[in-house]
Amino acid sequence: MNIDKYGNFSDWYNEIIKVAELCDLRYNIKGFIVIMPWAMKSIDQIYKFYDAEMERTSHLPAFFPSLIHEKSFGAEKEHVAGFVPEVLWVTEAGDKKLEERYALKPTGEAGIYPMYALWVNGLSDLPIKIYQKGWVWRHETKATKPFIRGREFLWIEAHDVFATPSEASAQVAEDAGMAKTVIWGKLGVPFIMFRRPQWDKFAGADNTFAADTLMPDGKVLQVASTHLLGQHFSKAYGIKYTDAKNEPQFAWQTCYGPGVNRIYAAMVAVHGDNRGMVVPYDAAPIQVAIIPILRKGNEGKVLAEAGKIETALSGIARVKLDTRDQSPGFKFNDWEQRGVPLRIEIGERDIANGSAVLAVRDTGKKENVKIADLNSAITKAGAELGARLASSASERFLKNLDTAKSADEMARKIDEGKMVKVPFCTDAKEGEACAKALKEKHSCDIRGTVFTFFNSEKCEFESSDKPHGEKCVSCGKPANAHVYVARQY
RNA sequence: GGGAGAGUGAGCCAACCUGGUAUGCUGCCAGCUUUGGGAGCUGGUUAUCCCGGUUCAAAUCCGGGCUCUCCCA
Repeated sequence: MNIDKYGNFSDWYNEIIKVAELCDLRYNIKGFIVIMPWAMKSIDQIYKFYDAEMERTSHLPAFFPSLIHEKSFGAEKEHVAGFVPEVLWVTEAGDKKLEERYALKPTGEAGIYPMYALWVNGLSDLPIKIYQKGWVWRHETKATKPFIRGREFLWIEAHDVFATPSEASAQVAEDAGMAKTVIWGKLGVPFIMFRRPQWDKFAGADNTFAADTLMPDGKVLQVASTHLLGQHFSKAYGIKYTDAKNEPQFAWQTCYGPGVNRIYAAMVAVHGDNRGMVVPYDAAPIQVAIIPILRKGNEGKVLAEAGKIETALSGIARVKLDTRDQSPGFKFNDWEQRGVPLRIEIGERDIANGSAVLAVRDTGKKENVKIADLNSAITKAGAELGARLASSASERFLKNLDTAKSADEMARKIDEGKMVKVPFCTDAKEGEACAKALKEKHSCDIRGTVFTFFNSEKCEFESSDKPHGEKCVSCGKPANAHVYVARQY
């Protein structure tokens, strides 16, 4: 392929899905995609990274059913109002209508919290930190886009229950930390986690914090979110514990949802180039492709040597010896489109020198490496590639952050594909009118105040970056918040 | 959800306007041949999105549906 990612992201994205075989769109149900092995392998890898983080933060895995009782679904009023328009219902079994209908879960709360109500009795039952890997259904009314917005998508959801609000707040920071380790640390995808404005919260939450990354077309993509649920759900579902004074208390809750499909989409979009995907070394299904250069009569010798290299490397990397009956040029191109980070070429010439050719996907450079040195060269090249991808992604991301003092200046910079920080009257409910006005005029969205950066330890529930004597870019009244504004997916 | 465009073998496309035998390339299979950047030759292989209407006759015209893409929300 040869499409300019920055000039025409949609074409680039559609094409890469085809040439790298990420998903098949021919399933013919809107918003439902078939995820193909090359994508699924990396998605599995993302799950593994998150499993490790969940383990590190004392979360335990569980499985909750896909169907939710209608009664249970309606318990928390704001929650149900927020999700009901997108819920798919199961109403029949075979040719019989069911006595009651069940929701295909659009998110887990309403299925999980009735169980939590049974599980939580006293302080000794807390905290609960449980997560589930799986998928949910949301009958989106917005246009669907592969991996970016589907009516069924893969994710992880962690649902935590605490005795105190401060523990819940600490959990939000811990959730942000997991995002930093996986999305930035392992995949090299930079993001800002915002505290969303009050009118743009998760249905039923006190506050929502969400990680936005920047796609090549300048639109932001939310890849993970975590919510301070306060006591709304514990009251609705009766999640109570008996405190030290023998008084019943409602618990404090959080929920965390990294969107695995979207994280994958961001990884593909952020690192790919005009020739195809570039998969970060840690996430690559195949990290090293070995291409034997065969000539009539030497097949046995070359394949034997290539096999030895495969065996030697298999302890330190995911390796694939490509024995397909295709020309070397075809294989080079094929693996490059799929974004395999490293490639070894080995032919008779190399064997005579006791070396092999090591090619690096992102730089395109080839070098001769002694066969005895391959293991260390691979490890080093893989790490360097990961670091290069991360640092160039970070540089691009930061370069696309800007500030503006007026709506016009803001709109101009958003048109350049930037996220723009502006003074804004307030991110409380009353600010919604200003947000709507900006959206109508410039089709942009308020992302919120900065909670934390991908590369920073600091988390701020109340941003210290306050305007001093600045005016809201929308209404002109004194500004109380600095918010980032961008176009969103 | 609104607007626009599109749907023909596995993929891309021609024929559609002006109704009548569906074109080519790629892929795939077999054989030969070749392999250091998308090889070549020969043979084989599969198609008009769905439902209805008009007509002697529909890929083509009309109506409805479904799906995909783009723009907007």
